[in-house]
Formats: sequence, C-alpha cells, structure tokens
Amino acid sequence: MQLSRIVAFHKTMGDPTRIRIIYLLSKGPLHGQAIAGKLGLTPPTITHHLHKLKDINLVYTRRDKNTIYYYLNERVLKHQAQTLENIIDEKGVLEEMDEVKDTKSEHYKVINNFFSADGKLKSIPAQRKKKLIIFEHLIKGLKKGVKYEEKEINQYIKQFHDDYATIRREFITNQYMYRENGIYEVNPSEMWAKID
Amino acid sequence: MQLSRIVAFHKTMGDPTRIRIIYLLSKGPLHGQAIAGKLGLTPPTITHHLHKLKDINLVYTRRDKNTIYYYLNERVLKHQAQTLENIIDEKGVLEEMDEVKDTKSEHYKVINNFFSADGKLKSIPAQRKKKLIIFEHLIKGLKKGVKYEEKEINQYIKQFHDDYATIRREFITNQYMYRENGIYEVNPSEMWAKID
DNA sequence: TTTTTAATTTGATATATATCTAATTAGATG
DNA sequence: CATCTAATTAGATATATATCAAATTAAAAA
Repeated sequence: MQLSRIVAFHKTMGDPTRIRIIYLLSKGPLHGQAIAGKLGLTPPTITHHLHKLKDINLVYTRRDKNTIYYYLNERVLKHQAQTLENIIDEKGVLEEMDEVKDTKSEHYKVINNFFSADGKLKSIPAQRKKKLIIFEHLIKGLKKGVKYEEKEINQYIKQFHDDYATIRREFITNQYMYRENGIYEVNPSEMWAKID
Repeated sequence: MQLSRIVAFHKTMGDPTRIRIIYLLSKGPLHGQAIAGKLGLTPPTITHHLHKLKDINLVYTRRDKNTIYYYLNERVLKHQAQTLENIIDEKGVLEEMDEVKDTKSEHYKVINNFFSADGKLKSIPAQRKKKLIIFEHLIKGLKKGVKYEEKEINQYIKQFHDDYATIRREFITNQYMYRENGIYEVNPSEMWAKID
C-alpha cells in the first residue's frame, strides 16, 4: 500500500458528514437528494462529499432514469481496516518509506516525474525501463493472493490513468499478474519482467 | 464508539507526516529530535503532530533524563481497525446515529461504558463479569511470548488507569499473566479466567 | 548558580476544505 | 421541441491546519 493512498483514505474519512454518508449507505443504496434530506444538507454539499468518497473508491454509482444511486464499496472498507492493523504487524505495508530506497534512486526519480502531485499518472513512459518502474509501482497497490475481477482491475487502474485497458494488458504481458477465466491475480515478484 | 471519536481518529491519520511517525514508532520508541531528523522536519512541527497523536491516545511518552521517548499505542490502532470493519457489520458502531442500540454485543457495551472517549478507563467495574471483560480488553494490548518487567507492565496499565498496582495484581489473579522472578508474561487465553 | 539540551509555545504564512447560493448541465418525459 | 428533475459546477466565505523561525520553558549537568 502506498503512503499517499493511506493518507487519502483517512483524510476522506476524517469528516463527520462523510462518515454519516457511509453509515447511511451501509444500510442500502440511496440517491443524492435522499442523502441530502436525511443529513439536512444541500445537494451540492452532498455532491462534494460523494466525489471525495468516489476518489477513494469507497462508493460507486448506478443510474436509474434520472436518479443516481450511490452504493457503498464494502470491500475497500475491509481492505483499509486490514491495512491499518498491518501497519504494526507486517513489514510490507509502507515499504516505500524504508530508507533503503534513498531519495536519489532512479526509481524514485522516475516515479516522481511521471506521477503528478495528486497521485495520478501523467503519462505512460515510452522507455521500457521507465515503463516497468511505473508498472511495478502501480502493481504494489494490489494485494497478493487476492482474486480480482477484470472490472476491479480497471477500476483500480483508472485511479491513476484513463487508459486502463492498455495498462491492464501490460500487467499481463510483463507478468505482473496472470489471468484465468477473467479472474486476475498478482504474480510473485520473481516472475515480473526484469527492469535491468 | 462516538462519531466524533471516529472522525478525530481519521482526521489525525489523514496526514502523511503523521503516518510516517506512526510507521517509525511501530519499529520502536524514538525521541522528538530523532523523529524530526528522520523526517527532515523541525522539532516544533514534530511537537505539533505528536500532540495530535496523543489526543487520540495513539502515542504515549516516557521521560528519560532530558529526553522524552514516544511510544506507539498499538491497542488503539487495532481497536480503530475493528471499528472500521464494524461500520458495515451493523454492530452499533455509530450508535448515536441510530436508535437501535440493542444489536450491540454485551462486550461492546461494557467496553464502551467503562472507557472514556479518549480511551482511558473511567473506573474498574465492580461486577466480576464486567471486570473480566475490561481486563481481557486490556490484556490484548500486550504481546504474547514477550517478557515484561514489572515497571513496563505498570507503564502500560497507567495509560488507562492510575491504579496500576490493583490491575496488575488482577492480571495475575485471573491468570491473564504469570510472574516469575519479577518478570511478567501473557498466558495463553485458555488459561484466562472464564467470563461466563 | 550557570550552562546545556530537548521540548514546547507563539506568531506568521500558505494552503486546503466544508458549506452555501446561484447558475448550469444531462437525461427523461410529454 | 419544451419542460421537468436530479446532479453538478462555479464562485464566495469561513474555518482549519501544516510548517517554520524565534522565543520560551523544563530538566539535567557542570
């Protein structure tokens, strides 16, 4: 898990209105005006918060005629809860912080050049070496041993770049993941394409 | 759990510097200037963050001569992680938002009644059953297989309640821990006093 | 007592953000 | 097309906060 993602999650959770929204949605989907009504706030305010909740992938939407229903993505909540516990137990949670990766390393530079301040991928590097560094970075946001559906992978990649199809394909090509019957899973790192 | 406590926790966690501090402390206690050095920030900034971390009871301190060492309170992290998961499992995590409080488990209720908002133990329950629930909760903050000195045990208990001597004695009486030559260690849970 | 060291407080600055009203957009329906 | 409805955007305001330099405090050492 990347530091920026952990921070983004908690920052989003650190607001009473958003916790209330999550609580409401945990009992079933609702549309915007219903949420606004229940919380005594205006629709623009709700839009504002739902946008932030969508940014961390905690809600998703389904449209029915003119009305958009908001659903809670419980998987993300569970996953973040585990990450919290793992900060203490596991080494891997915040691996990017270890001093081993000194700030002058090439990896760090490439990542800094291609990711914008808000964590989005500005473009996909043309150079193979840099491209692999970026992909390796992205793949770390996925859990090992977890089976993902294709749309989950798309959703995850879309956080960083619109062209999720290309990146998803590259994940397979470079053996960061494998696919079986439309189910994706992260490969052990020994199988990944070699950067040097 | 009160809404305000959940929000305060996540608001505090929603900052990269504080996550870094937590990560550093998860590897062992450090004093202020050491943290400042490792993170490339000034002591006032670290003070600022440590104050916020103390507000949610996530760190505690021990003074050694002129130097104050900061310790991570892992129990609080675990507890909040559970709360996160329980938001969706309708265990009454946000009871103040919902009139239906009966779904709460008895353990949960007792813990909520006897712990104050900032995680301190308001009093030691008189009823044996409740008392054991509280002790079981406290004992989970200690590591299994680790040998503690008596003053370490005292230090740990003092985070929650001033009368550490009584609680430490109860730990032994109810077989949550055993003592040998002044060294304490957590017993396997089969040996603990039975609550029902 | 004087000096040293670590931590804290104070005050300033820059940035972020929660909320509202008013205006606009996107679909659906007549 | 014209109208209705739900959602979003734009712009404004008020509040919070992360950070630093400078000044101050607290405890230990000399």
